[in-house]
Amino acid sequence: MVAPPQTALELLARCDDIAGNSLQELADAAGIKMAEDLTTDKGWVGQLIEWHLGASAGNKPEQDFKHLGIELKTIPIDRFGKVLETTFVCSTPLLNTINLTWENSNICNKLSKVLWVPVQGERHIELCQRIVGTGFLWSANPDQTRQLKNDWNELMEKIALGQIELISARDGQVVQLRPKAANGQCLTDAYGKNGEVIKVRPRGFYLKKHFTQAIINLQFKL
DNA sequence: ACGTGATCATCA
DNA sequence: TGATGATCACGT
Repeated sequence: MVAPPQTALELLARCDDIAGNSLQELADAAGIKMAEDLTTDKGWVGQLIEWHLGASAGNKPEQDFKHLGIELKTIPIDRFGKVLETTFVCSTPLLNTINLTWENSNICNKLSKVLWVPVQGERHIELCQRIVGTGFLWSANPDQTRQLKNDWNELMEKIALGQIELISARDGQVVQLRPKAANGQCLTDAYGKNGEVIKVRPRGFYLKKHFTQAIINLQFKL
């Protein structure tokens, strides 16, 4: 059990402490059993890092370190620093979205300040051997904010107009909408094309790879 | 079912 | 080979 960090500096110091360690070493230190692979435990790495940094576990739709205004994201990269996966941000609200703005949205709040923790993610490397990189704090610059906001506005307008079924992961320049559920049987309410309520797959907001890749490149001067 | 943590795996 | 759509585990 690691107590929540009191300051951002303390949080970054903990990042430096775990940087360079393998997932095996971090699992041992935490007394957490190594996952064999991620196929049936996809969030295992993220939860291991949460433990070491003192993030409050839970399913609350807020930042991991709310008192610091910081959201934690692990991001899988290969040995060249190439981003290997898109980044899930949060679930997508589908009803009562009319008074929602980018500024008061959950996704904006979560992305206001992110602690990115790179982790080796190449599938040919055994999970226990993968090394944790150096975490760093990031906030969107004005250009990135504009891109995020533009995509969000377009996606949310379609949702409000009952056009959710017309949205694909190809939409959006830097933010995309994709299914986010345990399986295809999960359904939730959304607006249909005539304003009626219909059942659809739950969706989540994801950051496209090229967006997070630019963040990684700038940080590590790639 | 929903929200947290995400990656898997099929197919273009 | 990479992206889209699908899926896994857990707590509530």
